[in-house]
Amino acid sequence: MPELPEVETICRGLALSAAGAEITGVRLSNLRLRRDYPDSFAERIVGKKITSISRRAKYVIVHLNNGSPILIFHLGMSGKLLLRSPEAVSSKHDHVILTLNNGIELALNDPRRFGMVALFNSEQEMLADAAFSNLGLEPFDKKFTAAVLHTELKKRKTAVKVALMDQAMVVGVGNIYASEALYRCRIHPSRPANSIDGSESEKILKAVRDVLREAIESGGSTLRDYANANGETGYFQHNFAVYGRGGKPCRTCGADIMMMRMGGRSTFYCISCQN
DNA sequence: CTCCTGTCCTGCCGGC
DNA sequence: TGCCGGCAGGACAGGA
Repeated sequence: MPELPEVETICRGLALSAAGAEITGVRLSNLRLRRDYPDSFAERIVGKKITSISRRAKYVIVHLNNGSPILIFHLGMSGKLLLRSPEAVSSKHDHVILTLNNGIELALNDPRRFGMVALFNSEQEMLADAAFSNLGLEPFDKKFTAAVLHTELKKRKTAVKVALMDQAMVVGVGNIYASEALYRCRIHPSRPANSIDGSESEKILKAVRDVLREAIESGGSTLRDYANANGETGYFQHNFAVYGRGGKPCRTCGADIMMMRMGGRSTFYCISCQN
């Protein structure tokens, strides 16, 4: 799925082209996503104006005009939010289509249907929902310091890579950027989280922020099917140091990049640089 | 509590 | 050519 850089890129696209528009129609597929569609979905949002777009973790948050519900999208593994002309042929996996009064449609397309759409009556209701109530800090939040990270890591016996992907600790880091960040600080992905010391925590913090920032600057990473709101692919996959490079030489030292499985997810690291 | 595994789904790729 | 197994960017439930 889209990790933080991809979701951020989508949000920026939506902010440019959808903010200010009014929702004039809603269409839903007959296939449910990870959650059921919100009750009275169309009635609650048709006629409302999109005031702004924000992001929390990997959720896209669509703010509607004052007093209206808050609209949330999550893209799961394969979801896309696409802005397009209403004349465009809707595809098989479009599940939510919003018609806007500025001549644009916004479609949530998601073949695997691990994504979701939700509607909350208030900020409080949203934050109380299970999807939001357990989320950790944003990686770029000033409150997310090396000391905080170190404290969190010390609580966990699990592998540091698994800890980085735990959205209760820090949000937005998924399977790709966890491997990439650990490569940058030369830490082996299976190191127990509670063995990471203070100075390593500083390195991890910097590496996580650097890799996410660079990926955002590149418009995210496209492996198979990620696209931004305008249907364009990202470029950061060309800068992967380890992800998807099993058996290839490390760009730093020339040693083999190894692939292992951790918690059912592919994990990549340099056999020499990271130990 | 934490941690680990399996599951939700479709599509695609490689091997036979 | 076709079939089948395995794998894919996430999140959650349920059991140990």
